[in-house]
Amino acid sequence: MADPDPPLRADARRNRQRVLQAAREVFAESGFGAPLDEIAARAGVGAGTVYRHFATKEALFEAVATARVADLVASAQRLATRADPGAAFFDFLAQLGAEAEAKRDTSDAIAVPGALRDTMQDALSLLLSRARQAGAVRPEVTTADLISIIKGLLIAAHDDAEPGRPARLLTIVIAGLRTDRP
Amino acid sequence: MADPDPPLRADARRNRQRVLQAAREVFAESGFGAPLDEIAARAGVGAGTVYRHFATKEALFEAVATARVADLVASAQRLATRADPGAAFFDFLAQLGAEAEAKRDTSDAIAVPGALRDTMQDALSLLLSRARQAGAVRPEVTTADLISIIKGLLIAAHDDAEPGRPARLLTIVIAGLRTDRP
DNA sequence: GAGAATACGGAACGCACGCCCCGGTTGGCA
DNA sequence: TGCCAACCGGGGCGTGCGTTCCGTATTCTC
Repeated sequence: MADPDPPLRADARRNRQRVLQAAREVFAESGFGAPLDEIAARAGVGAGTVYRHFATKEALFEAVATARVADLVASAQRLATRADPGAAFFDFLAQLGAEAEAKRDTSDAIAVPGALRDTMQDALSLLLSRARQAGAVRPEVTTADLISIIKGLLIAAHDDAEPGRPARLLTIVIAGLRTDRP
Repeated sequence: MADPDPPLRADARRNRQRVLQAAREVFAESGFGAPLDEIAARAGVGAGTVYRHFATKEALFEAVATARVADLVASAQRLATRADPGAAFFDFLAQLGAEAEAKRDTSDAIAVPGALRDTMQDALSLLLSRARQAGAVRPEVTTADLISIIKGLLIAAHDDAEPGRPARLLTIVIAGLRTDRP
């Protein structure tokens, strides 16, 4: 069999990095809907070059999102070992909120289909079920509910640019998820 | 000056109603993003005919949304006279949730710019401030926050088709808006 | 019932975007 | 240094959509 992984030429390697960097920036600013030409332009490259390195726009986004989601998952798994499951769960939500405040594509990133999304769901599921067992979260909330809420929250947080809003919305959602204390 | 408002021909009047009805249905099913051709097809009419009656797709949506938003506003104003401001506020949210569960374009409808949106904001503002003064809602929530939350909620509720989710999400949001009871 | 005003329909246009192609260029190796 | 494969750029294609145009059909008026 032939060499399965011939090394890239120097300019190709360089352009690949430029495209990835530009994609990170543009997606973060404008979300997944940003035109691919803009990414190519910011990278100082033609659209064809982008497609040489990434088969599709979605594949490019995946490459960008993967690293970030992996970080989030790692953080979630670390938090899941904490002594206080309720605090761990809500801390993770806060972290997600902070990430979303800076980057417009977070809501798309956690929704990218694939193994990473499943891992993310598993991690969320674990945090949620531990918090639920500890009595910190109202019992009827499912993981799917949680993901919907998170997406809604991330979208709402970007509605307009008023500072402080993401934090307030997060407070409200956290309070809403908490067990009722009659 | 000439007659400023010549009466429509019979077929024109008929088609106008058909277009409006088709638009109501299609927008409710598929949201504002639905192609205009589909509305024309369902009305049994050419696309040109739609444009004879409504200058733009947005104008058509406005015509459809106006009636519904006006109903919501009227309901909000009626609720605002209730004895229990907290219940009035949360009842209105529930009504909005019910509307959104049936129609996919609710989140777009309440965002249509114009006098009606301002009226809607005023009505919401009144409900919210009365509920806040009664101590039923956490004090730091602004009207703009509320609108963002509603939009996020309406979008999230349609994320997938699982029944019961809209109601659960609404419960969570309502609980989150409620004053803390330490 | 005939003529004129009005309305109809759907083909055509413009635009934005994802994606592909190919003539020209560049980098690595002998 | 010279050659060739790898790579580049950006113009071009296909698609989906909002919008417009114009030849034809329908309605109103007398």
